[in-house]
Amino acid sequence: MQAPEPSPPAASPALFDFEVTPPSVGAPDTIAEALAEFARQRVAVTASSHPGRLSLLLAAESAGALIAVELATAGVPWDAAEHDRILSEALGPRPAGVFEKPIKLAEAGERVREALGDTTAAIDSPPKLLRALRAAGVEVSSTSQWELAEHDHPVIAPLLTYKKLARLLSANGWSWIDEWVHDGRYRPVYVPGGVVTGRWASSGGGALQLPRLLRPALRADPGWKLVTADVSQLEPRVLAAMSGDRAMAAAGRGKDLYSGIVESGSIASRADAKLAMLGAMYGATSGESGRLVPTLRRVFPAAMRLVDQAADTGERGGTVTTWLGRSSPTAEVEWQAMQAAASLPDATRRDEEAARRAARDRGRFTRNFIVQGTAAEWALAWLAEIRRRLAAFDPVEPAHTAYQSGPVFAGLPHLAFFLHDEIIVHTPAVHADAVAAAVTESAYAAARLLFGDGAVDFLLDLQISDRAVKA
DNA sequence: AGTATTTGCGCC
DNA sequence: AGGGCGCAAATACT
Repeated sequence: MQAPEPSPPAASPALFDFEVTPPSVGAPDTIAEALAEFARQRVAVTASSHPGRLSLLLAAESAGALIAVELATAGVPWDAAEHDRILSEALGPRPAGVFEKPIKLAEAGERVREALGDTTAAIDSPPKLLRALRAAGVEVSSTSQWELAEHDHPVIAPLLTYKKLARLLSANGWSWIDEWVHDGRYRPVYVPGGVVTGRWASSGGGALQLPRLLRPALRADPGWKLVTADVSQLEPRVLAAMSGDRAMAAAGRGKDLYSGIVESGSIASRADAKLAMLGAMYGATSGESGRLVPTLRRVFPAAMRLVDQAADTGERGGTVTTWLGRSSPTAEVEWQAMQAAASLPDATRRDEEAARRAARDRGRFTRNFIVQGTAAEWALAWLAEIRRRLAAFDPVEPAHTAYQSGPVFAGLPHLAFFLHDEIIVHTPAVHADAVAAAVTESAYAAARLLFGDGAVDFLLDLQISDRAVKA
């Protein structure tokens, strides 16, 4: 792989232009199909305005696909007994019958009905619950927790408790353990590149939505350790690197980027800095977040220009590309028709407003696309480099490690978990320090591979432990 | 009866 | 009126 060539910003509309045949659907099933796909990719790379970067994207995606298979092979070391303890503490012991509610959930339900003064109120059905709430004088328009939290009524506290417990039970309760955890391993189904931006998706097991509450169930085998690392403020750092924003790079140099923004004197608190940064990348226009964005526009003009241009391109129906050349989808014909209709002389105010709203929605999408997508590319490069470095470790005798699942990674450190900007390596304890160093060095390597100059620091929050911690 | 959509909430 | 998802349950539709 070669280093990326210097180039205009990634949001430039002419970038990565090339003509190719329509993409095939799904993975190739035969050698002939695989070869045809490979040939198609070669054509795309050759015709691309940035062949080096697009080659890098293909290599990164290939590594990601391989790692997803290896993650499925290894599984996540999972302590089902600890999971059961967490559930029992929150919900009460596992009920004997499938349709029986755990005691603490049932009790919360009773408190809700008491507060409503309605002994038969249905809580699990949003429309029925909404009617019961309004009958009791709680003027809400939905039953969502954030709207409920704004009201002051005896039913609110027990209802929020009920919702939290019901969610835990249905999403990650005992039936989840039965379905997804076997022989000490949790095996979710990853879909590399399954998200339009290039992020991984999942289709079973919910690996990308594991509640923090259950993190302690992720536990190393006896004689093994977990090396947990997440990138501090990955997306803002990616934005700083893409845009070449020196002030933003300086704010994150060797330290927490949000604290760095505070130290630069433009924003009062870390919480505000985070809110402003997220608002800038998501396209917030109102609320506390929206109010802070103009300050960022003044302090980090290059970074903000990049996301603002991406939004503008999207609003006008164009496509944007990530750093390595993944393009956003073209505007749907319905969207284009709506915009065209709104500019006709007989367009109504409603037409114009609907079109304007759709345009702004699309602008927020393309604004976020370049950052989220490039962050996914950085994470792939990080993963691939970690995998490459782990392959150099010597196996530890299985007799000394009590490794619990299968021969493939017996005695060897291996990736066990991946979540957008976070990885967990499961390793024989004797290798833990060296693995931690490899993970750290891999982050530097990923930054150099994508952005070359090392102008922006990518810092890790890294821990060696027996079990993952809640947050 | 089976499928599609909506609601709500978990994660980044 | 801040981006991207998956999943369970209830409801709506065919």
